[in-house]
Amino acid sequence: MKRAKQEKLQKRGWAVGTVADFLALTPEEAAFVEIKLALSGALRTLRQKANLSQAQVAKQLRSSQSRVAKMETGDPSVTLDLLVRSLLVLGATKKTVGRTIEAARLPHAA
Amino acid sequence: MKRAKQEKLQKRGWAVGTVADFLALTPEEAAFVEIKLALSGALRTLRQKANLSQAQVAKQLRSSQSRVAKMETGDPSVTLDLLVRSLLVLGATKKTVGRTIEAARLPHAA
DNA sequence: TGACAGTATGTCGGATTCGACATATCCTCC
DNA sequence: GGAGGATATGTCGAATCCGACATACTGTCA
Repeated sequence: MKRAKQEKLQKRGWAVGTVADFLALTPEEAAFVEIKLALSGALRTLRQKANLSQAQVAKQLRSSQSRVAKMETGDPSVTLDLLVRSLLVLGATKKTVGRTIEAARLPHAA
Repeated sequence: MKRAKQEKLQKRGWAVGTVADFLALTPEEAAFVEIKLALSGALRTLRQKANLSQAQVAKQLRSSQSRVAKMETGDPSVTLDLLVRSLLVLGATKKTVGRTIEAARLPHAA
């Protein structure tokens, strides 16, 4: 979570902890969310490294800007399938996808 | 692919190569299939190590024997989401899931 | 051989996710 | 302070996937 957004949520009265904390997830659910978020982040990083807009990668993926935004923000409506397929199309390898998942950690509270 | 099944397919007139060969997949699609199959295999291995039947793990997963069978055989109707969630519930870690994906290789022809 | 446990395959209704579009929000730059 | 590009959010109909059930296949043991 970006600091700016954190502050905004705090102002609105949200306690800010980990996603797992907030939603009372089981360990497996938490791990799954961590994986999704790690892949979301990887997707954004990959796109930004290539200096592309969401609209541009949407074209490569034969999808839409809004879905790319949802992928990058970890919207619940996006699946692991979509994330992994997208990463592969954008040039990621099985190896980097695997390593991203291995290293997945939930963003921790400040 | 098990040898017995391979022979059966050959008798019926199928050429036996890699899945990617057979289906004329793009490299990304091939990588995606490799990942799925690697996870399928991991799921089966995990179950067998625990000496459980598909029906028993289905219960743990709150799913059905038929879906577990489809997961393990890489049926097109099963998603990466389901595979990963299932592995996590059965005790796999992010680390092992990641490593499984890193190491994913398509089974090669004899 | 036949019974039985385990696994695979086909199908279905309901649930979820897809791409798409509209619209809102955010950021720079003038 | 508003124009314009980029990103985020809400919603929809169509496509896909899920659990479940039925049924077929496979192997093992008596």
